[in-house]
Amino acid sequence: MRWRDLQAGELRPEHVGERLALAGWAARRRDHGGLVFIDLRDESGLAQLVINPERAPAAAGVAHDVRNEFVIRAEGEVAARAPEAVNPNLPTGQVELQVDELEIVSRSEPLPFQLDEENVEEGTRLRYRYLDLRRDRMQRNLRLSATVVAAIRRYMDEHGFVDVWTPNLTAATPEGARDFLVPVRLQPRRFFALPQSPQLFKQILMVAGFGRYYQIATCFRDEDLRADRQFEFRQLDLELSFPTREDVWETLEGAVGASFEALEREPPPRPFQRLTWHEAMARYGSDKPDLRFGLELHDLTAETRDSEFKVFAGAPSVQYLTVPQELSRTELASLEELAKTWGGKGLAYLVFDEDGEVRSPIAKFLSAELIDAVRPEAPGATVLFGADRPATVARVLSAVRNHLGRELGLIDESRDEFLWVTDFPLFEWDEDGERWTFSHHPFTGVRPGDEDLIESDPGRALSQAYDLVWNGWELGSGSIRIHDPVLQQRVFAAMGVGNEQAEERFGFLLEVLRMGAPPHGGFAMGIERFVALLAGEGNIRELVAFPKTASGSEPLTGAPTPIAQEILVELGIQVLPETT
RNA sequence: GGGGGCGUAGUUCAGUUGGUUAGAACGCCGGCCUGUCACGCCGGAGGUCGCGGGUUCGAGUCCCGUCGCUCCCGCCA
Repeated sequence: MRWRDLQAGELRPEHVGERLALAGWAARRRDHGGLVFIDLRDESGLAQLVINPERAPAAAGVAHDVRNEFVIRAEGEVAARAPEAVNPNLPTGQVELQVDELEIVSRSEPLPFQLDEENVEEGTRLRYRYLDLRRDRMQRNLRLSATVVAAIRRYMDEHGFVDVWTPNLTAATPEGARDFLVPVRLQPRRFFALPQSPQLFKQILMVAGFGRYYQIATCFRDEDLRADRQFEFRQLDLELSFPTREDVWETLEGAVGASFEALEREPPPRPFQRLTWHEAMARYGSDKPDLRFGLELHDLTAETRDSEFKVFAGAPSVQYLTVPQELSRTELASLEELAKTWGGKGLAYLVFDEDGEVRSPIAKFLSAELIDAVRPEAPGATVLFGADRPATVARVLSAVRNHLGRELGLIDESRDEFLWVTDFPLFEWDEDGERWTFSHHPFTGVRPGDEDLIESDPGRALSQAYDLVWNGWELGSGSIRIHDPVLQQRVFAAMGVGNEQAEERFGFLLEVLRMGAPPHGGFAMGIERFVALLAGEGNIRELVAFPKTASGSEPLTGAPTPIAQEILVELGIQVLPETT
């Protein structure tokens, strides 16, 4: 016996007169006492079964027992519906199956939530994820995800990239994110780490002569979860030998374009826009600006240096942005709260009303020249100021900008803005450790000409790192790497890692670089973030079949769980008691 | 580690300044119904108001604590 001859969603007028079997879930039963209608759902869609007691008395008996989400199998004859019975909302709505035999294959308890209820709490959805996954939204999302990954693979394969598997059990790295650790019985008291990325392996593959590598690599980071962050996630990880930055960018733009085409969407125009990190920070206060709206920042540091307003005069950086409407006192207060959560001390403002009059608690401290300098072209506007250290001003005003972009409806949702942010600083100052640390990772190439700054002025040295940003979401980052072991050691040294320490931690990498390392560079793009944006979802959990909750557990299986004592003993592990 | 939001029936929600027996819709159970497609009609069951403590004559409502979910900051080379 065949379970089914056709998928339910494929039923069409051309099948009229055929005898065939369908199998799937009973999405809904409409029992008229005599006639019973059942919407049968499978992965392809819905088809209507009609069970007529005069035609099939036994089947009618079964039909009365069918409940929602029972798995059923029906055999019968495909019939055209009468014109008045056609359902135009259903692809299969012109036909139906006149059932002769009906079988309950598998029963279902009443579901803990209704599959057609839109706003089910996420905790409930995750606890019963297998039911949640039956719903249109998740079916769509996971299928979209598969389509995109297939398109990316096809694109990479066609462009000569070799898919190489790299280990998931690897060495712990003290830098960067916290590692997930894995004990191993054959090496008691020692731990593998799950990779945060295949970074070192792909660089080694370049030295090994695989000039074009890629992998859809799973990466693991033991850091707090967010709407766009899970413990484990996938990256399109790629690396090229002898590349220019443009070669890397072209590859990514091609893979992104292929993804759009696979979804039958207009691909974004190429090449993508480019902004240097300095430009992005100056104009948007962010290294991942959403370019779908303006509200650009302007620098006022020079003009306020001698201001009587101490907050401005004493600040290393003063910037402002102009909102094209008068904001209310309430709105300004909530913006000030927002500024504080991002580390600002406050948010100074000038409201220019329709008559060009200025309303502001700080206006009396500002010179007429200064007010005129920021006076908007059109009246009825608000000027918001940040005055602090440059990084703080940028962070605060960027958050304010993004907030206002959303709240005031300035974002043109029909646009897609892809952007390369380039020329990141090589180092950033680590306040806690009071030392220079890498801003991307320690293998990032130095911008040609900036090598001597590594020692003389590390903060000014630029790198060959670049990020890909889509509508304000960071999709991923990459760089041209260091292939010269001497330069690599100089970079380590600038971060306070001496030669001996470098040998200890990254000795194998330095050794690899000493044995004929080609220039190389690459990229890693977050798959879940990319497909979430493609699916119009604001949370990557909607694109992950079995995600972890924000507190780091998995409600369906209950993981993570405690481990039995004898297993721990075998691994040489002792678990500390809970501290209270 | 810190800040915000949420937690009432299986689900989604309502519940007034603290007041009598905590409601609705959907779902579920029973009955009726031969052209429905969110079928319809009639009836019914279903609640530790997350948990603990406090204030009060009286707490779903106010206060404190705690747990869970969530958003954000920190963190995420």
